[in-house]
Parts: sequence; structure tokens; C-alpha cells
Amino acid sequence: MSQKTLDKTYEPKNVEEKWSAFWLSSGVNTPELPSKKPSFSMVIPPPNITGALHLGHALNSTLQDVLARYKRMKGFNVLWLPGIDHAGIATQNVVERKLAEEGLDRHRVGREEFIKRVWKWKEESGGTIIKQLKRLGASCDWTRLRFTMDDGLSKAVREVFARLYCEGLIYRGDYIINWCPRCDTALSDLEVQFEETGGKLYYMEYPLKEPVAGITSLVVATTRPETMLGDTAVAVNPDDDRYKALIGKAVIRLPLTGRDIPVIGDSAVSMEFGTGAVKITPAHDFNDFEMARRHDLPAIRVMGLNAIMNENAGEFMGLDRFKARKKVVEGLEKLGLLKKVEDYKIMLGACYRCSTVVEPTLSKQWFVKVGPLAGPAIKAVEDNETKFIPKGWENTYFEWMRNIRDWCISRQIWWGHRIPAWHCKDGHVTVAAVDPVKCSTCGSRHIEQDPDVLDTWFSSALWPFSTLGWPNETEELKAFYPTSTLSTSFDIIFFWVARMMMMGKHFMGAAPFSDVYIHALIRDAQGQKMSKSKGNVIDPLVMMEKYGTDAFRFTLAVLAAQGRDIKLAEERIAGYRNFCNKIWNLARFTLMNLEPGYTPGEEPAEESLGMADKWILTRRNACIAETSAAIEEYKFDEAARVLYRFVWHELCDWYVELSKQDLKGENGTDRKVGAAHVLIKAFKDTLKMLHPIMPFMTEELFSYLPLTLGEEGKSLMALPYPAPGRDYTHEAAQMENVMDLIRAVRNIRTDMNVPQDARTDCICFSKDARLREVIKENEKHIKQLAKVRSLTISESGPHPKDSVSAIASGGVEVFVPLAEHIDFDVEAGRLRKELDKLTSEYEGVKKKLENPEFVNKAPAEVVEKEKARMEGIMEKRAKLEKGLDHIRNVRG
RNA sequence: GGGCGGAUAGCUCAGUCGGGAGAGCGCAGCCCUUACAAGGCUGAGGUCACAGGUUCGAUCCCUGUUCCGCCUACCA
Repeated sequence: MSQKTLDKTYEPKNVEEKWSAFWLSSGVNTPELPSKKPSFSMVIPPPNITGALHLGHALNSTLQDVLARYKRMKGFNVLWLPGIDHAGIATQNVVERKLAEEGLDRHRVGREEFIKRVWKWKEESGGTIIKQLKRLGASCDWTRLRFTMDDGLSKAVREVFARLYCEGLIYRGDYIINWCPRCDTALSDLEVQFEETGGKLYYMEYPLKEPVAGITSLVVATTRPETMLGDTAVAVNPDDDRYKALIGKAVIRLPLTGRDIPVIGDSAVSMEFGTGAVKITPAHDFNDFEMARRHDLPAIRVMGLNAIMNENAGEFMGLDRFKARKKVVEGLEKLGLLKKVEDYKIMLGACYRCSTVVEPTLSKQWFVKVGPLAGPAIKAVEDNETKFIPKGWENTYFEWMRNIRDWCISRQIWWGHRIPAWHCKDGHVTVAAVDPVKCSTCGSRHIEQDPDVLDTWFSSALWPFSTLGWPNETEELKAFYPTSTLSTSFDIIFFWVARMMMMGKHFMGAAPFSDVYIHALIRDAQGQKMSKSKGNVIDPLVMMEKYGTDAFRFTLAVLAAQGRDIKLAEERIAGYRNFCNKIWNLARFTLMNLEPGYTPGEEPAEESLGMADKWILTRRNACIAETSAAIEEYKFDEAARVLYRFVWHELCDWYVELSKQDLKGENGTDRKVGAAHVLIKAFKDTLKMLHPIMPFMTEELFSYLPLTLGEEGKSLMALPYPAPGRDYTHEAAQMENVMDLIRAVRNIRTDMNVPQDARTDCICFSKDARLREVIKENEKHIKQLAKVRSLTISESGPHPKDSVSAIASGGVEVFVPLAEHIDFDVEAGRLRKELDKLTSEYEGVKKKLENPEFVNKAPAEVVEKEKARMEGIMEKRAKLEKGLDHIRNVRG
């Protein structure tokens, strides 16, 4: 297997499907139960059943997958539980649209038939996003796929509802709620999206029945004139001298209706805004509803749930609310009561599912009393039982939780968990987890189940424990609750995270996760939010197809800096596709340099390791430590960056080049064996470290390598993450010196326009005896990589004739004789530029060291460092000046 | 109205014990060198938004200003 030749470029299509199938069949994604290993568990934020994979899913799933694979390699028993959300309103909308195509609607087919059709639709098209997640490589335990409408989860929903009801934390009542006239259902506050819209502020005059204190009328300002038909009072501030005489005395004859309404005083009314008098429509405005409760005012609904004016609207009955607005304004105008109209910016609330303008409406609904649940959920975060990453989001969480309002959970749709409450003819309510046969109050057997269903988020709130089998006491719950990490987007902190926290604390006694990682939002390259209407959407599936899934995943990981939006441009993905290819070719190189039939042997003796081997082993240790630390801290970008640098700029750029001679056997068998061993080891570990981010290609390449017994036939994620080994600090530093020397020569060659294929001599001076030895030992490398013909190294000497100089690290003076190429002007320019740089550095350090305050107050080590730095600068400066003198001399 | 975050190289961004400014991409020059042109080598480019303050010393800490995002809110 080891001698299989690879294509010159990486072709993702040939390998991805194969490994997806392997992961599924090999069972690596499914945790052991019971297990002696420590647990690591996550629940996936269940995507909508109606959804298709978008960048947000792709990012979040990639990051979770990195965690899952990494933790498996670190020896954890990992459960990553996948699932889908039934998305009540959205799904119902989809199926209703299909019905409409057939010329039907849900009322005509009936509830039972409609639900049947939804399930049928779910079976046919509901699995799309799951397939797409698999395509992305998500290593979820697909054997535990859950759906919020499953029997088990439905049981949990009923249980929770019944218990909360018994505890008095669920109640039913007439309150004002957000109503979507298109979806025909109530919405929670969160399901309304506000947008600034250009509107008008209408000033309308309301005449008094009889003058009071010389006042004959009041002018009120409103953005919604049509609601005036339902006004039941006008409110003014009790401190407002203009109006306070009217409070409780004046009676307004409401225009267009003839009804009489009172003038009330309430300190919530602003004296500065508008006219200081505000109309009160309790049935169609949240504030007005609150005020009406304070003053015991009646509420009059003037439109039906379809947002069409009803019988209380008199002559306007039958008009849609926007038409009614026009007509009311016209009516007032005719009466001379419309005083003025101003342009005005208003925050208009719209249904987040269908964008229809919502109508605040008085209605009988079910609510969760959230206060008692929020307390413990807040405390869990205060006490660090749950941590947000980045921490800043905790403020957002607290802010909302501390100002939370009761949660309207009933929805007037058919698709969802039907509320487990039954009504008898006498209006008694029976709530039970299992279907009752009679009214619990009067014993009547004529009971009917409440027609409403629950908000989809109600079932999502139970997700971390309902998916593990609650209310049964399962092994899964014992092993995996509380879960370790929840990774999600900031925009559902309120919708979902906060509610899971409340339910988890209340029913399980423990917060549902210890870490909440909030990932960034993806925007387009210009920083705009992606949307279909703007046409700037990047389709993850297209990207995977075009550049390979691994390149796409790596891009997402490397851009996932904490606390910042991700601006994604397609070129980035192409760039990391190149990175994939680089790795692929590193594999090619590795395989091409192994003896036929090579089998991994014992760890070679230290003597058979070269300096380059020790250097790359040391760098490997650093890479392991840095990537692990980064992933543990959710710094996916850093992990990816470290790997990129290690693979490309250390392994490929240097180690591969430095190891070539050894691998060819130019330095004897021992070294050949040693180098082959180190190369394989470094490359295998690289694949392991890359695996969580790039699972497909790493599995593929690993399978080509000569494997040891424990590695055969296993997925990389079933193998241990590499552990750092011994650091060769000295050798590594010496190697770096040599590398810098090579860079110095290359630099001279380029600056002097030495042709690529020309070889030059190189003369080095160093006072450091050990360093001279190191350079000598690496003569072959220097010759090969810096294109040097002959290398001489000595303690010091006269400036070699016609040569160009540079100072490499360790203070090594480097001379390259270039009789035929030398251009003294260019050379002088080079040296002077170096000298200028050095001089400004010199000035800075000098200033510091001459400042007694610095020398006295700064820590001794910092002062020492600066002194050492000064010495280095002085030394280098002297050498550069020597070089410049030399040029002056030879030119005369 | 309140809150949060951002302003560092042409672009996108790293830079949490305050002590020599970094990466990727892009750009320029030279190269098809036996893993890779989806490549190699080399290089140019930044008063770290502005103004103060603390400090021996500030990209980093504090205050204010400007600009840009986002979240949230009952001035009709």
C-alpha cells in the first residue's frame, strides 16, 4: 500500500463519499454505553425541517464537528446528538402552499387530513438538511437522530406542560398578544421583528361633550388612526397644567362613533411628545392595554383576527385595516377634525415567518409565567455553572432574562404539539400528561381538547434532556446530561438558549450545558448580511462541490475569530483549496521517498537524528501544544492558523528541503532511517492534528501511509491526538541560525540579480566556535538551498574581494563574492537601508537606556534585555559600517 | 432612549500579564529547481481612528470625540 502513487492534484470528489460511508458503517460516531471514559456531549441546534443548509449551519456544524472529533481523539466518550425541529408555523405554511396549488385549504381538508399531509411531506422532503450535514462530514451519532414531534419528545412536552400547569407556572387568560393575520396565529414577543418604516403621525381633534375649564376639545397624535374606533379613553399626564383640570371630569364624544369616553391621568404619558394627550385603545396596543388595566377601562376590539374591521367599527366594518385607516382619516377630515399630518419614523412589527405586519390583539391565550423560571437560570450563569464564550454575551443574556415578560405559548395552528388541556361545557379546564376521559372538576365526560398547539420553541426548550429520553431515567441522561458545550448563533440566545436554561434548571436541577459557545455571523465580502433578495448568498453546497469540503471547512474554521463577524469571500476558499493541494503533495513527497515495502520500525536512536530532524520534532511539539490549547479555548481560527503555518512554512518550506539529502541516503543509512522515521511521524501527526478540521483528506492520505498495527483500518478520530515529545531547544535554535544564513544569501542573490541557476561562493565569519561548527555541519544544506558552490567559515578575516555582505542571526557575517554581478551602487544602497533601520532602532533603545527613570523603575530583566539588544545593534552596526567603508575603498 | 462590539499593511483580520508592530490574501520582481505553477525564492507596504490622562514606557489601561456595525426598548 505504501507505494501507491498519488495524482498530482487533490481531487476531493474521489474521496469524500467513501469516508462518509466509512464513518457511518464503522460506528465511530456512536459513543459507548456504559463507558469508563469521561463524557463529552453536545446537542445540535436542531435545524428547521423546512430548511436547507446555509452558511450559518455549515459554520456551526463544522465547529461542533471539530470539537467532537478532537474530543474523541483526546479520549472522551463523545455524544453529538443530531435532530430536527418541526418548525410549526414555517412547516404549516409550506404545506398550506402546496394545498393552495391544488385549490384547497386546510379548513377544507380538515385537521386530521392536514396533519397526515404534513407527515407525508416530512417523510418526502424533511430529510434534506440531514443529508447535507452528512455531506459536510458532521460526525453526529446518526443512530440517535431526534425530531421534536417524535413520540418520546412529545411525551416530554406534555409532561412539562402538565407539571408547569400544576405548579401555577402556566396559565390561560385574555391578554394582548402579537397576532399574525396571515398565519392566523398568536406570536411570542420574540417572533416579531421590528423594522424602521416611514409612517405618518396624525393629529386628530376629539371634541368634549361639554366644555370643562374653558376647554372644548383635545388633540391626540397617533400613527394608527383606524384604531381610534376602539378608543376607550384619552390619557394625559396628571402633572400637565394644560390638561389636569380635565382628568375625571371631561367627557369626550368620540368622533365617527358617538361613544363617550373619559379623560384619565397617567404618569406614563409624556408631556413633551405630540400634544401631551394620548388616545387609549386597549384592544390593539400593548401600552394602552397596560394602561387600561391600571384604570379599569373596557377594551373594544375593532377588527377581527383577519385584520378586517368588525361590527364594532360601525360604518367601517368589512374594510381591511389599511383601507380603514384611509377612510377614517377622510372621515375626520370631512368633520374638520384632522389637524395635521407629519412624516414620522415608526418601528413596525412584522411576523418573522411571513413578514406580514402583526396586529396587537386582545385574545385568550396560554402563557408561561417566566419570572420564577428565570431566577435560577440567571443564577446558573452568575455562578459560572454555565459560561458563555465569548463572555460578553452573558450581558445580553442577563439583560433579557432580567426584563423578561411572560411567554405566550399557544399558537392557533395545527402542526405542532397540541396543548394537553381539555375543556368541558361548563368551562372547566383539565390539564394532564395523558389524555383524560372526564373533566377533573365536574366529572363531565363531554370534554374536548384545546385546539391550539404549542410554540415550537416550547419543545426546543426541552431539547437537551428530551432527546436523551426524559422523563424516563435513561442511561443516556446519566452519562450525558448536563451536556458539555452548546454551539450556536447569538440570534437565538433568547429564543432558545435562555429557554433551555430555564427548563433545564427547573426540571433537571442542573443547567443544560457548561459552555455556550456563540459563533460569529457570516456576512459577504462587503460586510453585508447575506440574503436571497440581495443575491449575495454563498451556497455551502456549491462551495463544497467546487473546492472540496475540507477546504471549505478549513476556511470557516480559520475565519471563526471570536466576537467578530465573518466576512466570507470565495477567494478565501480557493486559497485553502491550494492548502489542501499542498498537503496532498506533501503526502506524495513522503511516499516517494520511502523504500519499497517500508514498514515503520522502532523509534530511531537519537544519534541517527539530524539537526533538521530535531528542529522539526521540536516545532511539532509546539504545534501540538498550540492547536490543543486553541481548540480547548474555542479559538478555532488560531488552531487553523497554527496548523497552516506548521504545515506550509515549517514542514514543507524547510523540513522537506532539509531532509532530502538524508532521505536519499547521502549521509548514510542511519540518517536515512532516522529521517524517514521523522518524516513519517511528523506527517502522520500533522494529519491527526488536521483531522478535526479536514476529516476527508486526512483519512484518505493516512490510509496510504505505512501504518502500525493499532492504526490499521481505524478512523483517525479513533486514534489518540498526538502528544508532545522531547524538545531539542538548542539544536532547534542552531537550525534556525542556519536557516537565517540561507535566507541572507538568497536575499543577496535576489538583490544583486544573480541568475537563478548561477552558483556563488560564500564566506562566513563568526566568533562563536559552536556556531562555526553548526554551519560546517550544515554545509550541504547551505550549498543546496542557497545555491552555494563553496562555503568557507572562519573566525574573522579581511573583507573578501568584490563581495556583498549581510549579517545573519547569531551575528554571522556573510559575504558573497560577486565579481561579475556586483553593482556597488545597489550594494551601498542595500547596506545603507539596513543601517537606517538599525539607526532608528538604536535611537529608541538609547533613549530608554539613558533615561534614569527607566533604568531604575523598569524590571531588571527588561533593562537587561534592552542592554543586550543595544549590544547586538552596536555590533551589527559596526559590521555594516565596515561593509560601507569597504565599498568606499574599492571604488576609491 | 439604553446596551454591546469594532476602528492595526491595498483587502480581511491576529495581537489578555502595558516593555522590540504580525499573518493570510493581494501586489511587484525573478524562476516550469527531480512533492506541488493550486508551485518556489525575494521584496515593497502601517504617526496601530482622533484628543487628552495614568506610567520610566501605551496598539494594549482610563476619559472624551468622530465614524461604522449589531442587539434591545411602551414616547402615542
